[in-house]
Order: sequence, then C-alpha cells, then structure tokens
Amino acid sequence: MDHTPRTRLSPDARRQQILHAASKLYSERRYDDVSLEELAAAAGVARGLLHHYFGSKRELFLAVMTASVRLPLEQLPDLDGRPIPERAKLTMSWILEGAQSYGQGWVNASGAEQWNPDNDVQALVDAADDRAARFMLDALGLPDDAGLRPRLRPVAAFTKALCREWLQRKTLTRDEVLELSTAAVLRAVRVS
Amino acid sequence: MDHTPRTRLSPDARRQQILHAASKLYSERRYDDVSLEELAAAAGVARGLLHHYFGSKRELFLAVMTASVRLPLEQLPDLDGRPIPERAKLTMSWILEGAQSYGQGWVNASGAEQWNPDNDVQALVDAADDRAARFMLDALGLPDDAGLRPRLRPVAAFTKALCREWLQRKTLTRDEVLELSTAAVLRAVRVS
DNA sequence: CCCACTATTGACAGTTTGCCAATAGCCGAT
DNA sequence: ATCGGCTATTGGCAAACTGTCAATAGTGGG
Repeated sequence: MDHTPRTRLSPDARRQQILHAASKLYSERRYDDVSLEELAAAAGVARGLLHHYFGSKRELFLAVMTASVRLPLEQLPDLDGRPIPERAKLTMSWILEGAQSYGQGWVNASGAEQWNPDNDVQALVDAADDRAARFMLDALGLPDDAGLRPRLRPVAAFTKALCREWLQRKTLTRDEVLELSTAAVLRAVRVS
Repeated sequence: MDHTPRTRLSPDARRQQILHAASKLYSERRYDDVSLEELAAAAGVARGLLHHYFGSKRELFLAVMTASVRLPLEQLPDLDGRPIPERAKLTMSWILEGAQSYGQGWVNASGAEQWNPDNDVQALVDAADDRAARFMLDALGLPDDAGLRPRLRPVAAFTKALCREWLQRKTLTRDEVLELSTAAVLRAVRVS
C-alpha cells in the first residue's frame, strides 16, 4: 500500500476538490457507472470522506448537478430604451454566448433520465429553467405576473435542444439558433 | 418459502410480462433505486430470469425506455390539399392528443439524467425526436432534405416541455400549447 | 510544547449485480 | 398414453458496492 501522508484541508477546500473531481468523472460516464471508490481515487481521498462531506452517493451527484445545470447569468447587457424584439434578440444572443463557453452541462441536462414525475434531477432542471425564464422577463422589462413565466419556461428546453444541434451535432448555425429561439421568446410573450 | 409451482411461458409472453411490471416500477422510482430483486418479485419470477432475458439490469431498463419514449404516431389524419399552416396545426393537435392519452413517458423523458454526451438514454430520446420530426415533415408534405430536420427536431423538446406545463403543472391550457408549438413548427420550416 | 478538536482513514456489515450449474415443465415422437 | 429431450426457470455463489462507525493523526490554540 502507498501510504501518502494524510493531508488536512479546510472543509470548503476539500469540498471543492471533491466536487471538481466528481464533475469530471460524471461528465464522462453515467451516475450508476461511477463508483464511490473511483470518485474517491480521482479526488485523492479515502472513500469514507465522501460520505462525511456529502452523506450519500446521490447527494454528491446532486451537488455536482446543481452547479452544472445552470448557466452563469450574472450580468446583463444594458438594454434600456430599446424595443422588446431587440431586447429579446440581444438577451438570447447573450445566453448563447454563455452556452458556448460555459454551458456544456446546461445544454445537455435537459431533463430526467426517466419519466418519474417527482425526480430529483428534473427538479433541478426545472428550477434552472424557471430561473432562465425570470432572467428573460427581467431583460425584457416585463412584469413577472400575467402568467408569462409558464409560457416562457419551455423556451429554455427549446433553446437547449437548439444548442445541442448547433454545438454538438453541428447541424445548425449560431444564427439559425438565435433566430428560432428569439422567435419563440417573442411568441411566448405575445409580441410579434 | 412459498413454492409456487414454476410456470413455463413462451419467451415472448414472459418478456412482455417482465417489461410490463418493470414499466410500472420505473414509472414510480429511479433506475438505481429499483433492485432486480424487486423487479423480479413484481413480475413474479426469479431474479435470474431477468438476466436470462435481458442480459443486465441496464439492458432491461433500456428495453422499457425504448417503448416509452416514443409516441404512438401510426395513423395520420388526411391532409391533402390543405395549406401548410393548417396542416401544421392539425398535426400538432394530433400529437397533443397522443401526449394526453398515451404519452406520459414521452412527455417526461426529455433528456438524459446527466450531461454525458454519449448517453444511452439520450440516444433513445434523440431517435424519438428525429422520428417525430420526420413525421411532421411527412404531414406537411415537405421533402426530408434541405436541412429542415435539424431545425424541426428541437421543436419536439419544446413541445414536450409545453406539455409538461399543460398536463402536469396545469399552468397552460391546451390551446396555448397548440398555438406555441405550431408557431415553432412553422417558423422552423420557414413558413409564416 | 502539549492538548483538544476535528479532518481523515480503514475496516465491517448488509445489499446488489452478474454468472452458472442444476432443476423441472412441456411438446413431439413412439 | 408414456417417455425423452429441449429449454424455460430457478437457486446459490462470488465479486463489487454503499453506508456506518470507531480509530487515527494533522493542526491550531493555550
């Protein structure tokens, strides 16, 4: 046995290290195909530590997913005074930018593995889609009432599917994706 | 031990029986949360028989999924001579009908559990979406070349997300779903 | 410099999957 | 009707995996 002297880190640092290693493994193989032993080896720690920090294998996985299914949509280009169609197009263009550079996880995580209605992963994806819908409403300067959010949420699924065609299969161009997704947004908010 | 005398069925009948039982269990709980022992008990057979028929747990699961992620889209209403927008609306209405009555699985299975690009479930869903796109092209009387299929495939994801809002969350009406999905189809095939 | 705190480890028990030899229904042949 | 062979079906074994917990060893504070 190789007895690497045990190194002691702050809980936060260790957590990040484990999440980072797990993120890489889960991006390559399925959840049930990756053992805790592998995850521990990749992170360079003992298997028991994973349970110590995350409780169970599922919770570790969900922690990884939570960080991956959402696009980083912090700052918003300044859109004051422009008409809504232009706002929609610019915001969607902004989103596509994010999808291209950071959003590998966002693009692919488009739903649950099975059709179980109360699925933990589906809940994460739904929350992310809802967040994207609110983001868009905010960018358009529209109120969050009036039932627009349910009409806008499915557009997130649409956009992700379009991005898969564009970024992975390379069957669509960026311009096509932008056009189709923007049109869906405008139709959803009832603006021609 | 209860020794129910062992009953011998034809391979096809047994396969169907197992698939039926598995389908029910998988609709309630996650893949990794259902053990082969439970599946065997639900089907009323020994655990070894599942391996005999399906090889592995994963293959049994995929067999269930294969049947569930596709809508039964056999017959198509007769649309000869009508303009394309009307064809699109009628076809989409037909699809929504199927989603409401049979398509619990189709609506929910909208993607992979994780963002692994070569995921077996994702492949099934992709094939189903592609099939739906061909179905729609056929209904519209449009040729399958010209790169329309990649533009139309994401509409399947969009429609499923809309159906989830309509059938599960009850935040949209059937008419709204019909309007938004039909508009997406028409935009995808470049017909106003 | 030593002690207490806690991050980290290794081992154990229960469960699960995959595999294979043994068993027993069923159909055709005699 | 009965027997024999084919194969559907079973039960048990070995390896792998997850969850739990007591023991261990860095590390900062007194």
